[in-house]
Amino acid sequence: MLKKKLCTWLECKPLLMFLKFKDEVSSVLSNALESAGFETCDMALGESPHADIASSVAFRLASRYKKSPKEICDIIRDKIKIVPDSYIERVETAGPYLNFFASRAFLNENVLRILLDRENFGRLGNKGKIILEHTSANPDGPLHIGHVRNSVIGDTLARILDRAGFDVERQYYINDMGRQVAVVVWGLENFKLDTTKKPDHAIAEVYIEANKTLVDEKEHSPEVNNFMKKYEEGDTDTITLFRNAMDTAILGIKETLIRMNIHHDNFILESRFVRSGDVDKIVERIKETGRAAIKDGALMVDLKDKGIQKALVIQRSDGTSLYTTRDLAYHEWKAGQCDRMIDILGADHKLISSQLKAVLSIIGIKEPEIVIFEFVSLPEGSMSTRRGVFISADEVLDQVRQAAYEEVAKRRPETDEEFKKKVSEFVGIGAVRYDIIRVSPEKSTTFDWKQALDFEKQGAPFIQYAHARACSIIKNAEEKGAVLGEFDPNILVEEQEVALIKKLAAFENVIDIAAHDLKPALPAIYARELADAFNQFYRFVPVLSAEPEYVKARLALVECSRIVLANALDTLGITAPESM
RNA sequence: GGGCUCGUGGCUUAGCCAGGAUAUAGCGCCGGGCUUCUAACCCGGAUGCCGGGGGUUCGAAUCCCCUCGGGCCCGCCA
Repeated sequence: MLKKKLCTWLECKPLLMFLKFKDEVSSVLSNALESAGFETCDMALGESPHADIASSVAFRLASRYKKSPKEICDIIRDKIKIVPDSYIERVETAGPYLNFFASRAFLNENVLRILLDRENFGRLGNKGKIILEHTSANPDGPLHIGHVRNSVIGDTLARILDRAGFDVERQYYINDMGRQVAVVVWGLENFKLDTTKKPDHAIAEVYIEANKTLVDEKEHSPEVNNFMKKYEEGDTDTITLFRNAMDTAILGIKETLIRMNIHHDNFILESRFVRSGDVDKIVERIKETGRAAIKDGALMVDLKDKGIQKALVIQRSDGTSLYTTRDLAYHEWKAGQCDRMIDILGADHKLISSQLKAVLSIIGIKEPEIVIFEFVSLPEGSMSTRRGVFISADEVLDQVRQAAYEEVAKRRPETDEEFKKKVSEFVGIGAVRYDIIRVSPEKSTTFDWKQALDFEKQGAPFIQYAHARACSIIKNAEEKGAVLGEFDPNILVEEQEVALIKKLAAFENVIDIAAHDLKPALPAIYARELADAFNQFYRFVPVLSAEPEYVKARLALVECSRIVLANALDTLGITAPESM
């Protein structure tokens, strides 16, 4: 059996090879510095187009030891000792730079490791429970494209952290005590819900209509306030009305999320923290610190010593709680059941989230890590559910699917309707997710239909296509009777093969950095580069028409590519198709 | 007015936190490649005072200061 053989082969081999390669370079270099009599400082390791790992450490020592960087570099190189079986093949100097290259052993073991670990390749050994909160859109209408940015960033980060080894719980926090839900409830009492529409869209209609009416007819405002008051007091009939409204909206929201391969493990109502008394308790705790003071009737916390000029109001003058107070209680609750908390929030929450963190630190509660993303606006300005000015996620998904359908129909006219529909759905979802995640969260963006529906760019379909190609080769191989079996990885020496293996090997490092820095765009960029490397291999290195021993080895490399492409796509929440 | 953030070829964008080798990639543009494992592909080319100005440094897209432009926020909304 191939698998058994691989197991024996890889016994005692490190699980994380790229990380080991990096460590090896680091220690080899560190030893060389020491024996050369240089003080070991920052190794200055980095990526480079000239090497697999490069070091510019010579610059840092130059002035201190009164030698040119180049001289220092040569001295270091002469002191470098590479042991047999090392993942380092050799080290070269290029002027003041030290360039390290990966060894054949590194390449071979990666190929074998991928074949052995399969979907678990790139899974890291981190431990600990993380509660990641994302989306948390108010239940007053469908998700719009701004919410989707939150959802996609949150879900991708959750997938990255999961692959990095953490136990990740995804939570959706429902703000059920704010005015918007009360407006929806009031609207449902006064207007008819269109039950033929998707429930979240129907709720939005009622919400928009209610808001319009409440502006025009101010006399209804107390009715909304009354709903809020009775809900906060725990009136059972009112609770039923609120639950009904929220369930309807959330039902539709969940449907959209599921369509995008996004799920939550837990939906948490903010009202539970008021009813449980946790909100009152946390207010008392803050009062005990002596930092809270009544000003204009409201209870405020001074945060100047935390670098925040704006004091935070934690209780209204009428004694009721605010969103922030309830959020404090929510975080206290979360902190008690995990090692880390991560919140994905829009840029409008920058100040409030730093205030939240400051208050939590004052009362000795673990602080959340906050990932802020900038706004998605429309060419005509910012979106607003209340005013009905937004582009819904469903609308975008439908349009993109339609555009994808036209592409499939054009490219694969011989396929049946079911195939075209299936492909256009996963291509559409993938395109939307990829387009969002490839851009760093801190960039503000303007939604553009033309750009959203453009399939010519090198995005998700490009990566999915590379995966489908790999599957196709494997399928054709099976039909020809060529199966995966024993092979000699040493013969994979073509330029494109070596480049592809190195790219495959980098996956675990990408996950490691993305998880550490909370950068969801990294796997997206990596997946595109991997697809690129695979396509070049595909173009220049024949697999099935090669000599028999090459067929075996290259087929194994195709399988490796398929596995890692699938893992990368899975990390992005994008379908890895066998055919498209 | 104050705070945060972004500004990189026509457009979108990586690199910035931890300063170093010709500044990343895509779209678009120009040119080439389907009798060959799916051409949603591959190869080549043109296009950049890294918003502007100063400073630190042997070296700045990256660090510091100033300035201009976009976005977001600024005590009882969420």
